[in-house]
Amino acid sequence: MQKKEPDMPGDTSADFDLRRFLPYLLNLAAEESSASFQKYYKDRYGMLRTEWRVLFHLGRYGAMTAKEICDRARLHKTKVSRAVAALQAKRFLTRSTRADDRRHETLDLTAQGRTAYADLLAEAKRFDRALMSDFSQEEATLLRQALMRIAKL
Amino acid sequence: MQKKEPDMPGDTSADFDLRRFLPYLLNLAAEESSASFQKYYKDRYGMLRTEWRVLFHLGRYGAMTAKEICDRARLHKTKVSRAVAALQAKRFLTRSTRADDRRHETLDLTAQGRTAYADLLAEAKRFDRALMSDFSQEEATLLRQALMRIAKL
DNA sequence: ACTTATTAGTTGGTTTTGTAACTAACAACG
DNA sequence: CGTTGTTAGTTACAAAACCAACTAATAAGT
Repeated sequence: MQKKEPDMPGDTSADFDLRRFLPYLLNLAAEESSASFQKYYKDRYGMLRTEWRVLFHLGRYGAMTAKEICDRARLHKTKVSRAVAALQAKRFLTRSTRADDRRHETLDLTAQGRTAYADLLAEAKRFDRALMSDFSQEEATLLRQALMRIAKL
Repeated sequence: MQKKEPDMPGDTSADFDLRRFLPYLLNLAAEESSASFQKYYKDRYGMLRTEWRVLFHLGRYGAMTAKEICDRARLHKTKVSRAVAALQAKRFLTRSTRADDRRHETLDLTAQGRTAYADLLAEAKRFDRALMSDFSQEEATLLRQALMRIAKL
């Protein structure tokens, strides 16, 4: 019935290496690098990945609405909604309904939130430097550009 | 209180661009590329990501035990256990307890499973070619090597 | 004005994952 | 043998993600 070495009739496996398949490889790399960085925000602040992303968006780019975060961070609104609620519970941000359009809520970090951001920012920088130290300047640039192209950024 | 442009005292945001932060960027790229490929195995075969990975491991590297898949694919045993159950329910694989050590179960694709594999393999190849066509040969090689290094493969 | 659409955001129910405890089979050591 | 340890794999329960339906506010069309 089946051969030990799987040589398919028609289309062959022979020239396909799963570990070189980009979606797979990207996921492994993403998981690996996220796993290590996750420790920081998880252990210190009990944050989830989406919460971290929201915190960083507000910290880096200033006060904005949940919708803007959705668009910029490519996150679904339910995810953002829950992350915002969690960050608010941690007293890391405040919400204020906008007077001109009461559907919008402007989100803004509290002093506490900004402290956490600054702390995690320092870690992020350290982390990025460490990761990038494995690569030459040219490699790093090319890698980032390639990833941005794939991510359609 | 807070400035419009968030320039932190001490450590500054100024030189930090979230979209260049590798764990973040890798995740965006991984999500983007997975999302498109996912359609194939999800729509045609109702498979989940882990199921796809298991199928491909068996298809590409031949019959093996769940543990071996765990190690090779870097998946937790519970995930694999469930994926195997799902693939078995779809009649894509069979399990056979090994005579010499009845703890081990050798997993093997059925003809149906091999057909699905061959189909998805062809898609994967097409998909990879399309993705890689955006890059020169050198870029593609460098990208893969960089990702493999990050993924610790 | 009044009906209909859109938009921002939330909530509820289901699916998927993660974690830890569990079973079954074997191995190692007294 | 019989205890203890280890390994392969499953299961149960909690946490998280996903999707669809929902509210509330505004805009647009008649």
